Order: sequence, then C-alpha cells, then structure tokens
Amino acid sequence: MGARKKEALEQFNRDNIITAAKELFETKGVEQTTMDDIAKYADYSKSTIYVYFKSKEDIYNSIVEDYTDVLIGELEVCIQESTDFEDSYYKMCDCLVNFEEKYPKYYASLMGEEKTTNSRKKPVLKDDKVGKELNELIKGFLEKGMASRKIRADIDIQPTVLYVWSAISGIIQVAERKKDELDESLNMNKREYLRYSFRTFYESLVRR
Amino acid sequence: MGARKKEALEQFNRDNIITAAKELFETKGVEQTTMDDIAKYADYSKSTIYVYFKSKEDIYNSIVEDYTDVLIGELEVCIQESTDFEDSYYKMCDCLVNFEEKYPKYYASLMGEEKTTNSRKKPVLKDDKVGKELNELIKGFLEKGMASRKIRADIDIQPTVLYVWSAISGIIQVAERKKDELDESLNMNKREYLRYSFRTFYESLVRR
DNA sequence: GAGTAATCAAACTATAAGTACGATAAATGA
DNA sequence: TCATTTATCGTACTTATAGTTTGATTACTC
Repeated sequence: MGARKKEALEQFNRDNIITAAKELFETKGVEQTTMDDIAKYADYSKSTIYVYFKSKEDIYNSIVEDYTDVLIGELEVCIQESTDFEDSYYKMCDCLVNFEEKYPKYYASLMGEEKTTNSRKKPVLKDDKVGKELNELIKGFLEKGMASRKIRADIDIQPTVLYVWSAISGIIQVAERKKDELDESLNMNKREYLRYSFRTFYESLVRR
Repeated sequence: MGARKKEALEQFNRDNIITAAKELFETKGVEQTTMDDIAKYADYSKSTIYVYFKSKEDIYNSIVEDYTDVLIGELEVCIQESTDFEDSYYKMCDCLVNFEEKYPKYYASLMGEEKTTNSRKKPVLKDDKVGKELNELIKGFLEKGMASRKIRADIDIQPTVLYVWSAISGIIQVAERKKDELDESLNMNKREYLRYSFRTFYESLVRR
C-alpha cells in the first residue's frame, strides 16, 4: 500500500475512534467510559485501539485539541465580525459562555484544569496549543482596542492577554458551578450575572 | 464508656487519620496515596479507617474543610488588619496567592474544581462552607469599600462578591500554571504578573 | 468472668487499564 | 498462485487499588 493511502487509512481509523469516544464521553461521562466501551462502540478490538492511541488519556487529549480548534475558530469570527472593540469583547464573552455550556468538561480542560490522570502511566503531555494560538488571538483583539484608544493608556498588552483570559474563564466556570445559588440567593439567573460581571470587568480595561 | 469520652476518642482517631493522610497527600500526591498507605502510616488497620471514613474521598473532603477554615481565618485577619480598603484588597490577594502556593491541590478544590472521583461509590457531597462563610467575608469587605466611597457607585454588592472571587481565583490559578511561559515570553515573574493583574482588576471596582 | 465494643489481619471482590499472544484475514508482490 | 507481510481480532492475562467480609483478638464495662 502506498504511504499516501496508508496514512489516510490511519487517519480514518483514528477519527473513527475519536468520534466514538466523543459520543460516549458526552453521554456517559469520561470516567464512566471504559476502553472496552470505546472499542465496542467504535467497532474495533481493544488491541487495535491501543495501536492508535497510547492510553485513554491520549484519546481524551486528542478530543480536547479538536475542540480547541473549534473554539479558536469561533473566537476569530467574533473578532472579525465587528470593528467595534466593545462589541467584539461581548461577542467573545458570549462565545466562551456558549462553549462552556456545550462542553463543560472540555472547556475546563482547555482552560488548563488538572488532567484526568486515572492512568497508571505517566501523563501524555500535549504541547499547549491554546497557550499559543489563543494568546495571539487575544493579543490581536487587545491591539485593536489599543489602536482605537478604547483601552486605558497604562495597560501593558502582553500580561493583559493572560489577565483577561484567566479572569474571564474564572468567572465563567464559577458562574456555571454556582448557578443554583445564584438563582436562590441573588435571584439573578446565570446570564444576567455573567452580563453584569463582563460589564464590570470591562471597566478594568477601558478609559472612562 | 461515657458518651463524652467516647466522642472525644472518636474525634481523636479521626484527627489521627486525617493528619496522616494530609502528610501523605502532600508528599506523594493524592492519587498516589492508597488507602493501605494511609492505614499503615496512621497506624490503624484498613478496616478501622473505613469505620471512621466512608471513602478516600471522604478523607480528602475533610482535609479540604480543615484548610478552608484556615484560609477563612487568614482572610479575616487581612480585612481586620487594615482600615484602608485598597490595602485590605492587596492583603487578601497576597493571602490567596500564598495559600495557593502552599496547597495548590486544596486551593483548587475549595475553589470548586471538579472532585477527584476515583471512587466507585457515589461522591460524598459536602455542604459548601466556602460558599457561605467566604461569601459573608467578601461581602463585608466590599461594604467597607462602599462605605468609604472607594467603590464605584454603580457596583451592586451581591453579584460582585462572586465576581471578585471568581476572577481573582482564576487569575491566581492560571498564573501558577503558566508561570514558566510567563517567565520566558514576558520575562516577568509570577509575583510581578500577579501584582499587575490585581492592580488592573482593582480598577474594575473603584472610582477613578 | 461474661458480654460487648473496638480493632485487627488477611483474604476476597470488583473494576478497569493496559499487555501478550496466537489466530485470522486481507493486501502485496514474486 | 502462493508465500509473506501487515492489520485486526479475540481472549485471556497482569496489575493496581478501592472497598468489603470475616473471624479472631483485645480491652473495656458491669
């Protein structure tokens, strides 16, 4: 078989396995899904699964990478869709919120939460795509705000990239976890609360 | 045996086990510590461990609760130590940073990160002490800032409690995880970066 | 000293990740 | 065509660890 076809076939198999695992992870949860489950559902023998992936964690990480690409794509749209800095800001926030709601587990992972190391093996370290591409993305976004003189003059773009990222992801994750308490004690739904938080946070970035 | 003494003895045993587990968790890591390890180190038989705790997770949660109390105590001091709002703010931030550096795992837990559910049993749900006591603490802190007219007039205290909490804990956690990249690409150490972030974040709260 | 409660040691169960290995089937290539 | 290689399969095995069971032992109480 030509190296060309062979590689395509390998990719096809990997994709199959990932697709199956994705579905199982989303319906049953990652921990509750066993390698036998994946093998059965993907219609491969367990041994073959281990030909394509080193471990369950390896499969999981591949999925996270996939979703990372999706998220980055969506965020890019938010930024390009509008020329107004403030508008882009809220669009990006909404985009992250939607993503978190759809894939809370993956969101947490690509935000850098501790890996699921159920494995007996050493963890598979993935090169931090998020840290690179996303960095550039947010940096571009902030530069736009700088150029349009929306952003405070004393803001230093480089550290602010991480600052914005970490604060917003913290806000989103906690909002999700505490949404019930939010409802009960503040009678404010999650969306309202997030709107308020994003608006307040925006004030730390812009001139007044 | 009197109920009085009996209860004290039970508490004594629980404490012993917790102390041993704490040490092991901190040196070997939580996942790497087995129940047999704990039993051996605490000098009880495994069966007895299970008399006092339902599961490994139960032990872990008890420890988290302990540390929660410690953290709350420390934060209280920060607030009472100074009458100045800004000063209190930075003291609290430092306090959280120190705590995170000492006990990253516990910090993540009491910040609400997903539980370590290695167990086959249903997770032990702990009543969210953090969510109550800490809430009150931060609320008091914000009220101080409100009273001294430091805080922006359009700030609504209730949701701001959660806002401040979640943003700051996000910032701290990401700073820890990305501290190497911080050093390399921004040549800024973690402390400097955090200082910058806390200062910037402060601007979202106060009048200018 | 009989009865009760706490503790123990050790074997056992269950579950799941990852491995080993021989069998089978399918593509390749002389 | 037939031999060789390659992918896949299935099954059984290994290992690790949480949690359970049991029956013995110790110690405390009345």
